[in-house]
Amino acid sequence: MPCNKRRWHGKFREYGYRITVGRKEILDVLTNSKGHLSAEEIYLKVHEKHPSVGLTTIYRTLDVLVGIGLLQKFDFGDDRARYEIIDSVNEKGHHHHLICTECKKIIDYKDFIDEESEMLKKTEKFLSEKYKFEIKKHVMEFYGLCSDCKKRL
Amino acid sequence: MPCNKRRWHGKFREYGYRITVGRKEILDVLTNSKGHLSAEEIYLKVHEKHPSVGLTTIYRTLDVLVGIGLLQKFDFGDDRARYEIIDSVNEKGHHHHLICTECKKIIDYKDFIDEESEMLKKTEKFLSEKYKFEIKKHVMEFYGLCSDCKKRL
DNA sequence: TTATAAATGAAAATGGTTTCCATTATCATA
DNA sequence: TATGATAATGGAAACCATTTTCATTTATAA
Repeated sequence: MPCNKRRWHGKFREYGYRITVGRKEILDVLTNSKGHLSAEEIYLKVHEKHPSVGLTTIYRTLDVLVGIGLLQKFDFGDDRARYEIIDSVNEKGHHHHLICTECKKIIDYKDFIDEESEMLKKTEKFLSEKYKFEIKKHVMEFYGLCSDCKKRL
Repeated sequence: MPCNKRRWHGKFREYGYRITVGRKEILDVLTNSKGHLSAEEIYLKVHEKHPSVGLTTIYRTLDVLVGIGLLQKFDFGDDRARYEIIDSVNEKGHHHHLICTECKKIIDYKDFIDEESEMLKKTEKFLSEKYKFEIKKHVMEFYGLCSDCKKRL
């Protein structure tokens, strides 16, 4: 995805960050592996190609990426942060999550998103007016048992 | 609230837990202080009356309370768990949160809850059917800047 | 090519939470 | 009410994801 690459290249420059081998590889890993990776998982993947990149750099780069809006940080209650590339500038990539509390599996869904988005938009408008709150993001997650774990238990 | 007290007393027995001085005091603190307390905040309050109760017991008791459904555990992104009593058996006490990312203030709201609930119910039904997922709970939170922090920055 | 400031890795520190273990307290039963 | 099985406890140590420190390396503008 040379297009994506150009995007973050630009963003990096825009914010005065330098482009380094480690950062390039981290972005590569993030764009090429779908899912919700933890810092350590990212570290291990990066490590395969570039064993010199340390875990500290992973954490620092992830912070930078979150800061410039290329990455989203999640907490699914398993005691470690999880990260997900923000696909595109538009809203197409936006989705919510179903999280299995047993096996920690995470399902992305956008099926119902239109009606949800509308509801969320209304709610956000209402809340920001009532509480003079500037809403920057929302978190909407469903926790429960996935089909496998339901059977298994 | 002798009524609440009877409720958790019963729950405790039901699950085979013993009633101890520490646990009583922790429940007291939780019911008497509104808010979203962290384990340490609870510890400090408990400590005022019962200095013998240790932080370990706080953590253990909070786990128990969450386990038997008297308490809800939250993560608002400030690196410590926060706890909130589940008011009543009915849905009256259910609410969502607005969280200020600057000063960490948390606002409970239920204003828009009817339409939201309806939407959530529909979404949950849809998702549980499509993904064969048994949804146990949802998290819906809005992050942003409260009125004070908006001014201040 | 060079100067300079940013970025890095390794190791140590941090801090919320959990575990360990010897001691104490609860409560069903006698 | 006394007793004993066993649950609960406190304090210290362990845990572990993340952050900080600091001396060294690297990117990049000039």
